[in-house]
Amino acid sequence: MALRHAVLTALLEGEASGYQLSKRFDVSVAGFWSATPQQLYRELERLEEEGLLRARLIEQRRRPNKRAFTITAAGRRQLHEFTAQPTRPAALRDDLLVKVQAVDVGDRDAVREALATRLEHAQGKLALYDRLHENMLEGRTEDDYLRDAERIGPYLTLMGGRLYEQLQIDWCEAVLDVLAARVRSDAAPRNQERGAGRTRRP
Amino acid sequence: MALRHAVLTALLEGEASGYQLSKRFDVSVAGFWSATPQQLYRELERLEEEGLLRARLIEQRRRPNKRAFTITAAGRRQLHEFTAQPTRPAALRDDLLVKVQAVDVGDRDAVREALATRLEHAQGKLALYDRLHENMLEGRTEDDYLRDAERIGPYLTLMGGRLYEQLQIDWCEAVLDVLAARVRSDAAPRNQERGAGRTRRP
DNA sequence: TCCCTATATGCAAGGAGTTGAATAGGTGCA
DNA sequence: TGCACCTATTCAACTCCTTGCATATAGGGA
Repeated sequence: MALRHAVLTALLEGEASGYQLSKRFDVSVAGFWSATPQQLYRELERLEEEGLLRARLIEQRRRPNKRAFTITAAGRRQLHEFTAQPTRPAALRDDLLVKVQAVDVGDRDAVREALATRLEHAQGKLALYDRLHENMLEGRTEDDYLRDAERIGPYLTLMGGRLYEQLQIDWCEAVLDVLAARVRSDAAPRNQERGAGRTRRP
Repeated sequence: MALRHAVLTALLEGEASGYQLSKRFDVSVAGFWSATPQQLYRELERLEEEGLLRARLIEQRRRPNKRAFTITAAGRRQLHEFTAQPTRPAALRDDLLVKVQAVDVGDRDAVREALATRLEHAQGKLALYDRLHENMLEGRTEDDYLRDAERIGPYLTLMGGRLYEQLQIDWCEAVLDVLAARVRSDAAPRNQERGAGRTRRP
């Protein structure tokens, strides 16, 4: 797992400071990588030392000065080599699914609340990705964009991130329905044959 | 991020040795957590020392002896407490999406091959999850199962894992189509208005 | 004045995960 | 017989990640 490649890739979008890069990781990279600011700053230093990035100091008024990083030709070459190396499986670790797996012995109300929170969060991310989508297209059709754009990588990963958030929404809603139906059937055992009929399927 | 909770949860399915637990992590837990055998053995020892698991030695013929672990009441209590704690965001890190984000400067053929490999793998996982699904239902309808089963957590997470693999398939297919169309339009610039029409959307 | 937020960055300690390597008992096949 | 594979487990070194804390400049509000 190489944070360095995610950083190099994020810098393909253009020059950025450590702080700006951190913001990019909250947005365009969030769908497939995550890193703390501490990690990013350290990686930027390393990559600069290795000549894969170039730094320049920008003096600012009203804001602290900043150092902005640009990917070098050597950095691009390393990205090219990276794309030809064997690909690792995705690493996914999600507490929420552990909780759902354990829901039968856990605090069901708390799990439902966690699902509702995740649902809300996913809806926010989906809305953000839709805005990014529109910004990328700038009024063009997807077909036009994919045919004409110089770079399509960010568009393709945005679509992947979008699908992932939509999946989260669908699954959370379905699981909430199931758990609600179980609450009802637990509370009123005689009505077991009602309540399940309107449950969205996970 | 707590591997310990994933282990405790996996042991809700019943007693297991380290090796069997590792197999469970390849199957029923794979959709939302991953861990190496080394990690698992170490965690089992720790959890046993803390009284959250109980171990017994099983002597076998023709196979090495094994130690089998069972979750204790204290372990169940800890799971219950865990379900009531704040939930962390999912941690996802996926080299393939880094590669796709960098595809414009990378080795496009290698990226396509990586996508095809991931697609194949996702299809295999989906087939596995479908078999697990059928085994769980044992001929019952989903509604019957969700209403009557004592434990539904594993079913709900299996459905989440299934959705995730389906998403991977859809996205890989779409991206492969887009990249193939770009290859064609790169090789024959005059045919740009053909080729894009049959592209699956990411 | 203090707190909060934003931009901008850094240090340190500890834990979790990855990688490489290894051991043992057993079966099946060329 | 040696190799490959399966079951079953362990040690060690290193890297990456998480958490806690901190600094500086600036603006706004109670």
